[in-house]
Amino acid sequence: MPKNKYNEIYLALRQRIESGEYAFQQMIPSENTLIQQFSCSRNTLRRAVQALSAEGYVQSMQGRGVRVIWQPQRSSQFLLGGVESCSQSLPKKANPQSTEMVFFTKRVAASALSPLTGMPEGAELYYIERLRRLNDVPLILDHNYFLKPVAVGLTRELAGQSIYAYLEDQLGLQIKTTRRVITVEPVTPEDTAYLQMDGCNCVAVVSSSTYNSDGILFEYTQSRHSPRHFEFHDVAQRSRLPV
Amino acid sequence: MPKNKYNEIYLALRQRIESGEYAFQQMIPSENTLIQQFSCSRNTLRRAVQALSAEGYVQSMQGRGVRVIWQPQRSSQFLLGGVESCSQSLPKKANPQSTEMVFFTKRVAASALSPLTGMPEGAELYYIERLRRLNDVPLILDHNYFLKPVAVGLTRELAGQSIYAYLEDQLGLQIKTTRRVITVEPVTPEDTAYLQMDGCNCVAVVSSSTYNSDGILFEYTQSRHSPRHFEFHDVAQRSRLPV
DNA sequence: AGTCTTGACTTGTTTAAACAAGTGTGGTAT
DNA sequence: ATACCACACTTGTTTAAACAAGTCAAGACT
Repeated sequence: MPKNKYNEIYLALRQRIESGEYAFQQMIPSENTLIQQFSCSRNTLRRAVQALSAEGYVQSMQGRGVRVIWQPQRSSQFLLGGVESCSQSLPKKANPQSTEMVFFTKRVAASALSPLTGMPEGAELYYIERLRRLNDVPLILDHNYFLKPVAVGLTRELAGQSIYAYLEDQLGLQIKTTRRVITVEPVTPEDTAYLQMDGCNCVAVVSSSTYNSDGILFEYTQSRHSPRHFEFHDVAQRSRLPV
Repeated sequence: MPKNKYNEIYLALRQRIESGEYAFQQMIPSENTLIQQFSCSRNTLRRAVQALSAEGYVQSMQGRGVRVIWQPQRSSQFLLGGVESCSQSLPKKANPQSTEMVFFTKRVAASALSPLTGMPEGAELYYIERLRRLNDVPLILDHNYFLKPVAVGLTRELAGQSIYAYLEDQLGLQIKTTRRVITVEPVTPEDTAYLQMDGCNCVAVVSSSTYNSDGILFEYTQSRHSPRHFEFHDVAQRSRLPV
């Protein structure tokens, strides 16, 4: 059923790491061994291993092998109820969560809005505000701007569910690249009204611009997070030498 | 001088995008065209393009081509003096900045410290606290833990300069993977004493774990950022299908 | 006019092979 | 014993080729 061989191998190896079969600091089998196991070419295997490496599961060492550097449940100290509001991957469905619609309207990308969202001036937009709860705790206030011609037929009712489910499953829209900027900003009266602030006067803000498979910027979202429950994960590789 | 062909091609293409030769939303030349230009194989070219794609410069579309989705100076609104304290790449040297040593000592990773840093219990560490200024504004309070056996010979004086310059240039240490978690935390009295808080009672915290080329976790750093000057960039690709 | 097919073009996946370069071991010569 | 070297093994880079799959336009057909 799965399409790509390298993706299958990637998932199989990742599973072995997460299950502990390949333990932290241990070496995984050599390329030649794995090539025989998976009956694939060296290139295909290396592609799978590179994906693991890019996500911080392993680290390869020329002449020596590939070492596992992933370990289960780090940073349990900060996790409150397993939030993981935004991981380094694109948004995925989570836990006992609910969404409340706050606002739904149509706008035009004005001159003031255009540089913020990066959308062309005068473009027609859907503007949506939603409050996201986890375990009944109001944690995230989302401000979404969707390009109307791309997100055609989006209604208040549909937006009350998962917007992405509609865009991907119904419209067949493919999401490819998301660019995000994380900042910390002072609370607004609206933040205070909706979010559980725990005495903080700042929110964590994730501003993300998303491109579809046509290379068109079709969404700009500002997610304002309750600070005490915000956590963002990231892995960086030094793959290339600096300029 | 540069080692890798794919890295050279990557840099050349990136330069063309940043200079505007390949403009936003434009298609870059096809693989065949670029293969002739760079006298390389298709694989090598594709590797360079994939690096560009992973960093949000381009987006490829099967059957159609590769489109530029990078545009100059986004989010100038938030940038105050071009901070870019942490980009998605590993730390690079920046602007008119200075570092002040606050604290330098040796510690042992106690039972309380070990789970925080992820270092083995009982390991000998250097503990360093430093204040980083940009344009004389105190913006970042760094708490560094270095594994002593790896960062041998680190002194208070060396740490006053760039620690990474010492580790990489003097010790020949190679940094490969950094895992980061971003959170927002209430200020401590120490934060207030050192950082310009602009009336906020929270700081942005970047907790990073760094592995050297042996796959050893040799550094744990908690950087506490003045909230109004914090900005973190990230690009995510939907390369593989979800499980 | 409108629809369909063909073919040239694009990027995506997989295999194969060769060489380069780093690591470690074991044997040999000193 | 020590130093050195050769060899087997590892990952890293580059080329080549074939096929799959998506796109688009020109031309043929209705």
